[in-house]
Amino acid sequence: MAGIDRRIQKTKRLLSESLIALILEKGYEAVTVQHIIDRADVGRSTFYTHYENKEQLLLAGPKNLGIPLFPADGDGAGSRHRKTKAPAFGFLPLFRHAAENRPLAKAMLGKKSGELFLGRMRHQVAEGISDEFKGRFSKSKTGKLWLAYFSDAAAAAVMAMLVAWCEEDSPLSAEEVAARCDAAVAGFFTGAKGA
Amino acid sequence: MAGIDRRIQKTKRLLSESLIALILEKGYEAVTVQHIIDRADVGRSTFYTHYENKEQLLLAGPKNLGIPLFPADGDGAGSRHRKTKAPAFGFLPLFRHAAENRPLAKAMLGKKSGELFLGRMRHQVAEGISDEFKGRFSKSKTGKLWLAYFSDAAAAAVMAMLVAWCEEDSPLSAEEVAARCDAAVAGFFTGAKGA
DNA sequence: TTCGATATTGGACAGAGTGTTCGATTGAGG
DNA sequence: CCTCAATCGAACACTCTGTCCAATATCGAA
Repeated sequence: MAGIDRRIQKTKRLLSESLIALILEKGYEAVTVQHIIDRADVGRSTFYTHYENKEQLLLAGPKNLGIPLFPADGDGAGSRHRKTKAPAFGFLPLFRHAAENRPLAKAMLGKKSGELFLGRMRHQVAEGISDEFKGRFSKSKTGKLWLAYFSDAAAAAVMAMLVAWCEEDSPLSAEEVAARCDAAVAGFFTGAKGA
Repeated sequence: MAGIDRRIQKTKRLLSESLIALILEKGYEAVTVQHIIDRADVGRSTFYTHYENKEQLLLAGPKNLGIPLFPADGDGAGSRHRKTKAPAFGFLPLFRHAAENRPLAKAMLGKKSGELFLGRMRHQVAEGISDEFKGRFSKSKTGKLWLAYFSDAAAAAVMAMLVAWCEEDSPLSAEEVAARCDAAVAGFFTGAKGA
């Protein structure tokens, strides 16, 4: 049952592996469907029975490889669903998770990656941040607007941090970077106080 | 003298205008050289005598239209060359400048824009921020690394703010947003203190 | 105004990629 | 072992790219 046809699994895995390899080589934008199927040695029609384009394949990538987008919701929560409002903030799981999946993370988040995945992820991070800080903003129209602006901006900052850190094997540990990141985001909202 | 051949000026202006119109219509990624020359009613070969591709045209855009990337360096400086280290920070000229050139700003910075221009601009903003805060970081290897991380992240936050604000006609004034932006970036670095 | 320089035209070109179709083949799973 | 779905692979029309060239127009300077 739980078993989808092994042929499908194999095809999808091959395609995703090829894609991340190609991203690392030539950058996401430069990769074509042609390149992907050539490297995966998969028929053109086969590709199109599973995906409409390379964007969809990219987004399906982590799932195909059995790697979740965010760390498991149980072990500390990736920047969301935290009940404590301690100054410590909780990006550590995110950085740890990236560190544990270097190759994938580098392809999806590194300088050779595309905006599509980055944008999606950023949006999710922004949601988490918004949840965390919504208490500091009024429920008025402009209050919500400010919250959206700041969540977006803070998420962009975190993603920039993550991208820079993923890129080369940074001498800084996940713990260090995540801690600074937490503090900086807290400061970001503190500076914005009074909305 | 100062006059470059008027034919060239006209062609370049037509091309840039067509490009920004098309970006607004279908988004930067979806625009092709074909679309641009069709709308500008310019020969294919003419396009390629001036630009290698649409990316180059995009980057040349502001110059072709006689609109500087940043506000004039004299009247307050767009987030760079500030001597004071007051908490007030100076993104106001940037936001004002964007407001004064809405159509162009919307095309280049809005949600339909591409990463190319955004990335360039962000890099310049990051440089300005780096100059402003380099005093707070040690001159060691890791000090410089942290400075780079934080400048990049802060610039990303500012750009996100700018993009969100440019997108729709925000009910918030340039003054308000810029002030919050200044404060938030200051807080961002304060939170990161001790590097 | 005239004239040489040069920008533009328009068409054609090969090359690459896209997305779709279809019959033939393969192999997974009951 | 047999059925059915997945894959192949080859072809298709289409769009876009980047380059070339001879013919035409327009500019700027004398």
